[in-house]
Amino acid sequence: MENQANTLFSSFDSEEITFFADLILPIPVPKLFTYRVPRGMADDIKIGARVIVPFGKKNGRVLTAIVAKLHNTPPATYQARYINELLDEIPLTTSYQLELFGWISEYYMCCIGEVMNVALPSGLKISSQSKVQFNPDFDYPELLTEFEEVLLTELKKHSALSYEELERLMGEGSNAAAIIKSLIGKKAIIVFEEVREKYVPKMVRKVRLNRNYEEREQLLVLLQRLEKLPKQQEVVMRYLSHVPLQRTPSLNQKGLDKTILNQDDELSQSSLSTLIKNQVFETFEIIQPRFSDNDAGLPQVEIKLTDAQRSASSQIMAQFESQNIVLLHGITGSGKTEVYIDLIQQALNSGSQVLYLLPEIALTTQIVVRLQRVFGDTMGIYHSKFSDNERVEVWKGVVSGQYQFVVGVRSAVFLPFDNLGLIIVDEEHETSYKQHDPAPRYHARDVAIMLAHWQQAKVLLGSATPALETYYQAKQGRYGLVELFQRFGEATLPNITLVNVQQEKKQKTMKNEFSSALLGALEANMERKEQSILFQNRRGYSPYMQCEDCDWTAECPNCAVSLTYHQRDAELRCHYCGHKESVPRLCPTCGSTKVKTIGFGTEKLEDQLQIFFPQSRVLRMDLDTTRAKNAYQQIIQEFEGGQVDILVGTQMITKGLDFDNVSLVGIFDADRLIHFPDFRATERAFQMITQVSGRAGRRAGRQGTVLIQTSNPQQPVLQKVIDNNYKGLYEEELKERQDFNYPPFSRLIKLTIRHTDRAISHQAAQRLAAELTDALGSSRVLGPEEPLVERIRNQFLFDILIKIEREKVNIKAVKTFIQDRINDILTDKGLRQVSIVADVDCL
DNA sequence: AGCACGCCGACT
DNA sequence: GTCGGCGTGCTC
Repeated sequence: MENQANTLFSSFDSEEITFFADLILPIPVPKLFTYRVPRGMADDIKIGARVIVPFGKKNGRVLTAIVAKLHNTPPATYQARYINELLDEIPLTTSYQLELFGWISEYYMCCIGEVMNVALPSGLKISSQSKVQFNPDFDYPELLTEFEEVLLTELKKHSALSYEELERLMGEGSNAAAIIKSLIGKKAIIVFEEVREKYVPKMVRKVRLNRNYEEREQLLVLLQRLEKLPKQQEVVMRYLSHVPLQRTPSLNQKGLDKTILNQDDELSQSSLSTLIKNQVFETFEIIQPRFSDNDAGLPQVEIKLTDAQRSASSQIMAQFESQNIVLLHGITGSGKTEVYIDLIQQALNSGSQVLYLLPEIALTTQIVVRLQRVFGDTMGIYHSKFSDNERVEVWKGVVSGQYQFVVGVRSAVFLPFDNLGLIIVDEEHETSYKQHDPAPRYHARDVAIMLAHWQQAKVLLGSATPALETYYQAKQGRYGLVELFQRFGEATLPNITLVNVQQEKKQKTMKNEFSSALLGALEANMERKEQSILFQNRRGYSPYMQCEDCDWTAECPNCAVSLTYHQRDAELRCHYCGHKESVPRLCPTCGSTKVKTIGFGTEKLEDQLQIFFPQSRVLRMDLDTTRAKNAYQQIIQEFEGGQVDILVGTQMITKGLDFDNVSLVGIFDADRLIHFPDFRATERAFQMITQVSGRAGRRAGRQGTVLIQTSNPQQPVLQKVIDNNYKGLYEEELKERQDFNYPPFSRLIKLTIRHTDRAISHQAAQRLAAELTDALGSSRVLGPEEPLVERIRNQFLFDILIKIEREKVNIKAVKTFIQDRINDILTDKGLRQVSIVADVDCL
């Protein structure tokens, strides 16, 4: 009997299939969540579409999720909830992206929801707002306070109100939130979540002539009728001057921006309204793409390659026959961009999509304008300085096919491409391709390589100073290698000279931070009306403030670092947590007046330049001067304009900037770059110094000059910079890396353990390190070790570094093992409040 | 992540 | 005696 019933029911079920969807939710929980698909949604729901789901105990909390899987297996241990709403008929994410999300979460040891969170522009995640409504079933079983009555009366006047609206209606300080709370308790009101898309298309109001007047005779009649109304006639004439519908009548349907017609005076505005009222004109609204205007006026330019560039381009194409990844090693100023453009055009002509990745700072108008001249509005731009609405438009433009080509930063690897033919990673060695703080801690170059792999696209990595790892792959034959060792046009590489600061100090020829050699060169350069760039990789005025009489140094109360003195704002600042305090006039411990600044940053250099060269114009470019939205652009444009003599900056001036008139580069404190306590310090120093030097003498004319101030000119890396000897540096570094089993011979995973109590942090780190050493061996596990800055925001840090060789090890299994050990610790009673972060392929 | 539930200090 | 602190556990 029972059996029969079951069969009956299951056959019944199979006809009315119940659908379930496994969803990616934007939360840091390492799994998918299963929801029921409402019957009416079953036909339309697709993998990759966004849905809205209720989540958590509190009824009303909703999240935007992505459909990862559709099936009909009910979950065994719980009752699945229903999906609320389907947002996309056409999925906004491709199957490639879902595969990519999965790969990233596995490889970089994070949750898939965290990947979704950084991948989707927040405009594609819906926002929900709590709204309050009068409960129609409420029949006053309880007494209400006076305030509650007032609020209820307000609510009855409206269908629903938000907390903010109620607050406003009730008056300032009315404590509406508390009243709402008590009314909820009395069941007098209902709270619900109103969900809406954040993305709002930009609408433009347009006008066009009524259809009747599109014909010539009718139009003449109209104009005649308006003879006596000159103002109205003028408006019509103005419209006709913008829309020549005599020649092309179809133009009328596109209409004209309303603002163009009533630009100047109020009279024409009222005339226009009259004309609209009399149905001569009609108004309508259209969606205006946010990018459409930007490039309208740019003339299309054809790119001509030099022989060297043409040869590089065809070598790359030839290598793509047998390699999926090619490294273009081209010296600074060799004109790699033209080679890229040539390859991009070829890829686009073959009908596939192209992605061009650049580090944030290099993605200025300089490069964008150049590309727009060639590709016009088929090119999308994906930049973190763009608004969310703009990013959603690029996203949708990629889905719709409007943008076959996108130039963008790190996060552009998450765009919904489905037919990539070519990915270019420019300035491939740039560390800003690695995301540091929120998970996923991904490297855009490596993600790009995976993305290309799935879509059978080719990858071109470009750099004047390739990452050691990349060059190694090329040397091993796993990547192709093409070299471009000739500067563009007549230009030659700059002449690099070392300036011995120790010696000048002895001879007393230093003026503050400036050697006489550098001052002389700056002066001569200004006389020639040529521009100079000065590089010091430290912002602020000085990194220390110290008392000469006692040992007191200004320190951050929350972090284990000294405070940096910022003269412009007359304050001491912590560069780790943002703590600020005023500058003490007297030493806080001994009361001495001899409180001095020690060391120098960009601000101090800027200051001293004004003293040495009062006539000169100096600009500073660092984090502090580029906070504002368009600050980069402004500084770069101003410097390009030529009214500025000297640009002082931190590493952000090293990245791909291209100025015609710069012939001198000065580098301060090269020693600090070289002696940074990190196994990559030499490589970094070489890259940084070579890159800044490359800003000099980029156009034919005079050879550029680079002066490097150092206390020890004997350091081998400096000689290699002078000789532009990348290969020498590579050989030497590689030996070191092999001896100590660092990348490219191993993969690194850094675990950072954090807690407000140093003892607990240390205990957790030690236990974790011990367990890992046990399983992996002591040669693979380093630490725990206190990092250089051992306390940040009052959290005590410990690092464990894991080195796993590249060959013959199941790295996936190792990661799983590490994650399991981390989870063990996080479930331990005494240690569970520690935070442990894994950084795979840490830099 | 957010949110609720739950057990211990300073307050009407 | 309560309001609220944040430790703990869960979310389909």
